[in-house]
Amino acid sequence: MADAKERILHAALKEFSKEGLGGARVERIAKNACINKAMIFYYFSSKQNLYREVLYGVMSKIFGQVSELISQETGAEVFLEKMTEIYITFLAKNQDFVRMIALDMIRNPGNIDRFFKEFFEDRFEKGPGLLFGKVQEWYKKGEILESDPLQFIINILSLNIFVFIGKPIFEAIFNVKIDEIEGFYQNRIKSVVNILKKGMLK
Amino acid sequence: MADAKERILHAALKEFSKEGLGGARVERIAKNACINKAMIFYYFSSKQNLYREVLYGVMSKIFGQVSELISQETGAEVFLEKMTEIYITFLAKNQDFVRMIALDMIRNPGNIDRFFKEFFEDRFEKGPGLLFGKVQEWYKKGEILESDPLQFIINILSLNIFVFIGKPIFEAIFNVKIDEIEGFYQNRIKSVVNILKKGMLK
Amino acid sequence: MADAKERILHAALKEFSKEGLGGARVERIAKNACINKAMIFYYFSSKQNLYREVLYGVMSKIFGQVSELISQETGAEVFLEKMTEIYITFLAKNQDFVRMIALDMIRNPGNIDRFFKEFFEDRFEKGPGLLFGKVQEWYKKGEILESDPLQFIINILSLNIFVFIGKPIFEAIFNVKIDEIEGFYQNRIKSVVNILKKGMLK
Amino acid sequence: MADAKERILHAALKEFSKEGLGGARVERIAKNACINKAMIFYYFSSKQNLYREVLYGVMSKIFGQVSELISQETGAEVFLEKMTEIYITFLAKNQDFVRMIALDMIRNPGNIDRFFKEFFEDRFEKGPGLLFGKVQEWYKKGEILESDPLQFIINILSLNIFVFIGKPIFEAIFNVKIDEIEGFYQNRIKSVVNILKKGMLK
DNA sequence: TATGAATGAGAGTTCATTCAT
DNA sequence: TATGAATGAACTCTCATTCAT
Repeated sequence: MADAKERILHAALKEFSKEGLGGARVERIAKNACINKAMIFYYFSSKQNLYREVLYGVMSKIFGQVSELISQETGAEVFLEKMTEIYITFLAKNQDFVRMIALDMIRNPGNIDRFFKEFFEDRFEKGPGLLFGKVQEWYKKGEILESDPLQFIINILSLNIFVFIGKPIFEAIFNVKIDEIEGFYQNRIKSVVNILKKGMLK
Repeated sequence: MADAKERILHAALKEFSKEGLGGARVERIAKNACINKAMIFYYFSSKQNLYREVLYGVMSKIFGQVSELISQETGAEVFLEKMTEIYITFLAKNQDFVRMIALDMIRNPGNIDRFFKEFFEDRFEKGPGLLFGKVQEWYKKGEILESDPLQFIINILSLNIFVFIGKPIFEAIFNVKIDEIEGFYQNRIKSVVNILKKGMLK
Repeated sequence: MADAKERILHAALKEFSKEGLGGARVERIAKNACINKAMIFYYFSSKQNLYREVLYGVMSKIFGQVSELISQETGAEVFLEKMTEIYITFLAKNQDFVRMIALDMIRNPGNIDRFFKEFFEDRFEKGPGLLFGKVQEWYKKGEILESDPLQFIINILSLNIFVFIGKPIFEAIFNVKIDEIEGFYQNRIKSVVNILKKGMLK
Repeated sequence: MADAKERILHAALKEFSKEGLGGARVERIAKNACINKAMIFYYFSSKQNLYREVLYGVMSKIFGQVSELISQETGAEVFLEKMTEIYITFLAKNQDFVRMIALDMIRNPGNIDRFFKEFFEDRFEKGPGLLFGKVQEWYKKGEILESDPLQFIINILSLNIFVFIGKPIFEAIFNVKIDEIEGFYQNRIKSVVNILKKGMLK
């Protein structure tokens, strides 16, 4: 069994990613972490702060992924392929991450921005800035059709992420359990790569 | 000024779509509706129930839109165009709806299914079922590339909906305020229609 | 259908005699009286006051009975017989009265005294005082064994009244429904008269 | 000073036996128990439940008394003597018990029955059943006059219990404070034993 | 580190009462 | 008289947080 702090963080992620900050209960987190409630305050001093630590951990892991990818020198096609493959695979295994961030975006839209500023600090051009530049370059080179980098990125992220949030809708419409469909996420990757390439590359 | 019940529903949507059921405060709803807190219980008997009524109202409006569209006899191309146009326009004006449902899907994934069963009752084949059939038909006729109706629908909905949820991410990356960008949603519609047609039609 | 005020009093007795002043709900009284809640305040100005009116009505009816009996010139034996007959018959038909007063005695032991003072005013010697005197007289004449008028009265009232309060105990012990036992209260009268005469007369 | 849980139970008995469930105030109980209001919920989870625990405690103590007495092999005479002595002495010291049960019988007549079923479980014949049998036996043996065990028991309990409920009436009639009368309950025992023996034994 | 008990600030809910019509 | 809507105070209950050990 992992050490106490680790167990708390794990239980907290489960709780926050389902209930949000307001709906989460310290008591429940403690119980699921098999620990006395007071220990949570001993380690993290407040619920707020525990939330922050969980959130930042999740964001670091999620945005760290892209960060790395962006820094590689690749063409648009390879980027789309890799991006989709990496993301969907990663998020499928960490669906709590998506929910945690989705909830936080709704409750506190400014958090992401704040996180970006802290996370990339003065090396903004190594993250978002770099991406922005690349997309423009690809367009100039004639690799991609979409002239607007903003729409370009929205398209990619939408196709990569929304499936994890909208699952209940799809499951209701098609009367299936998505995570029980054999090879679903492999198919998802194919479908997304396909539409992205056909739809956005020249 | 609208009557009290209406004002409550309006304020409640604002509150729930930002805070979720657990985080919402009855007091705040009352204040924003300019009524006495007790009136909320007079009309809706509990916070839970108020939530339910708001949620079902929102779902009816959102899913009612498609419901109508699906029942029209159109080819795949027109469907993609209309669907995108209608949805993005509608959701841009009712962004609280998206947030409300997104929050609810995370907290209570079973709700959507329950709603569908109540909403479409025994006329399931006029809603989801009909859609499912149409997609298959389009594929058989060779109108579309994507053979899997599930992926087909996920692609459409992702591109239509996620922009409203992921806004903070895009705003952080590009350092813009999306709702202040002149003609943004018109561009979004164009971009989505474009990628959908190029990426999924034959 | 009786007029509104009457209906309210009737419904209030039912409510108060089951729930007491604190537990009674104005709303419920109104509903059972088939009347708008506000009318109760129109007629009785407050819940407290309605309670008072009901209580005093009940007490007048109950204590009025004895009052009359006492003023008759009878020996001890006839007194015991009449008293028991009158009381048990009357209370069996008005069991709410007993409950109402029992609840009130527990909640507010001083009420009875206050009522007595108002009810008998300066003619105390026509009520309690008279009774007291008679018992002493009977004892002097050698009609009764019990020398203490207090115990004498407690015995009588206990045997006449408690059956209506303790019903649930008896029903649980004997697994019966007392009010459904054919001729129960007639038997009760016989049993009480018997024990009183054998036990307290010379 | 007793521990918190004990103090709560004690204060709760005081409160409930005066106000009933509906009229009782958690705040008052807390204050009288010298603890924080929240502790009541910490230990008992709800006012309802606290009430239940108090009630069942009281019932156990009250009915436990008889339970023991009944199981002893005695004739009718000794039974009447012991019963009266034990009960009046016990109840005089625990007048809250009587009030608590009296209030509950009025509010919720079914509780006693439920309690009996739980308390005596499958050993019903060791409690009520046993008593019933004994009374019948005494009658057959010619020890008692009253042929109906139901009336027999009602007579005993009425004379033993009602004095504690009807106190305000007696105090009003005789203008005394019963608990301040020197030796009152000893006299009461004598009076009751006397009337029971003369009135019901052969 | 770890725990059970304790606290205080509110949260949702109820309810007697009043108001406008 | 009669009604539905409105109000404010009070009530039960919850929860993050702290304390004593």
